[in-house]
Amino acid sequence: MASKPDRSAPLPTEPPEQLEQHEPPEKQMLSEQAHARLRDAIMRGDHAPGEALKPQALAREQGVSLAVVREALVRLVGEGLADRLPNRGFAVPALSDRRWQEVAEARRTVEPAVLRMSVERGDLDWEARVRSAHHRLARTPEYLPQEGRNYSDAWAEAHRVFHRTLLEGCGNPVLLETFDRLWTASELARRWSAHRTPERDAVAEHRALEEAALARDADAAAALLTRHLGRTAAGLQPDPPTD
Amino acid sequence: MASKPDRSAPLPTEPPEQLEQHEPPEKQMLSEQAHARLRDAIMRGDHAPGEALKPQALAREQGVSLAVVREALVRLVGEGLADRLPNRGFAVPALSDRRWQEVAEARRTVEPAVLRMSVERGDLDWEARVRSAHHRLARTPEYLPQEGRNYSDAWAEAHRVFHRTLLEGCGNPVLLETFDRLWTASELARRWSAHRTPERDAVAEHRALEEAALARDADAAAALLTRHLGRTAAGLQPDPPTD
DNA sequence: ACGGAATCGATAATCGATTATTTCTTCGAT
DNA sequence: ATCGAAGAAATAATCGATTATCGATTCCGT
Repeated sequence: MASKPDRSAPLPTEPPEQLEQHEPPEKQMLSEQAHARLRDAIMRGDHAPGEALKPQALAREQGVSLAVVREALVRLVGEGLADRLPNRGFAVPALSDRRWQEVAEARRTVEPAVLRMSVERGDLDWEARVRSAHHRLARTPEYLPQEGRNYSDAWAEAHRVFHRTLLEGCGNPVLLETFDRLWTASELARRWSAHRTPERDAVAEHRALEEAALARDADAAAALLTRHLGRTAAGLQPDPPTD
Repeated sequence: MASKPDRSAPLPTEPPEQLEQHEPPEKQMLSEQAHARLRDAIMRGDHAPGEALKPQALAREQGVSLAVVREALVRLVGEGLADRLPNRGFAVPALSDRRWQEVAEARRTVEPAVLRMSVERGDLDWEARVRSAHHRLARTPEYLPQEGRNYSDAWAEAHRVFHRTLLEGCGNPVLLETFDRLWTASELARRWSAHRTPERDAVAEHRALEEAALARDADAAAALLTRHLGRTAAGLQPDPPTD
């Protein structure tokens, strides 16, 4: 066969990145790339909830074989980013408002406790990273001027990094993994939920969180985070006792 | 093919078994069965930590193709029951004592908070299930007479069900999923850790947990669970500053 | 016409084989 | 004899094709 496995890259919209001389980080497996791309597409909302994720179509789009896409989909299912219906394939999870509430509650249950640990244990390097992450978050525009309808990808990422960095002082990878999982579920649910943002001052809340954390006030930080998460979820609750 | 799906005698090769409603257990996909079998094998300790899980060997053993075993392995990786080394295959996770501590700490961080919610919210059905689970746990022999070296499978399962049932009153599937994940990691780590059980009265601790939960004493239950989990982890701590 | 069985097309699941990478072995130069 | 490079064997990753299953459509008996 051709010694160059160069398949015509179907990505003409990729010029913003500098071309590297050689690609040591490109040693990734195809299934890894496919997984990352599918993950981003789902998180970005490219596919509607409940929409079928057909291996054949995806394989053709990405220029890879069925096995590769299938492995990516299996992984996505494990991460909660896809549903699997036995003998009926994969689909974008159709998340109910109920589910969104459950994820939000789980975050309120877990994250304040982890933040408390983090504030008590974090070292100087952690402090520096908290400052860095907050600075980046504060300086990133929340909404993209042209898009407007949703958060910008850059802000969403800065937001995630800030919240994660706050917790990273705990030094426990298992807890951070739990956070990652909950955050992913939360972001996916939020993207499709009919939530009206209740005119909140997220900027001030984040700044207060940063200050409490760096002041080593674990109780205050945990309380602030609890309220922060509560307000996020409150934007959805129309009729609590409807069940 | 030739089989007529009429109601008279669809399956002449079926021995005179008792009439089952239908056979949904056999409708499983091969990858599902392979996943379950591999999972059990790893949790049972059939493979040593760090041992390579070779798709070819496993496929031959189970009489299925590579794709099936591969899918099972990918899923296991997502559940933390296998490690993946890029281009070097899969392996049983080699868990350090450090990791075991991290999992134990994560449980101490998460589970008491969930138990508190559960005690506050659990309904009558939950109460009944707690009693049932505790009864089963209390009446199941912890060690198998002939085996002796480890917990019996029946006790391990009853133990898991008891702890899970305690938390199920919270009514939040996301939190229960988190528990499941932590429990699995905990059990796997415990199986291979050089832990000496520090002569504890687990039976009494479980009974106290049951009583506090059914008495709706959330604070007491959470405190008991924290100590319960702390004692489990304490059996390992020989040298904290060994790093 | 209506209800249900048989058929057809689409797609999920599985398989056998090919390609690429790593690891082990061996050979050669210092 | 040792270190290192070339080659061989093993196995991971990927592919193309086959089989099984689901859903919709068509066809037939009442």
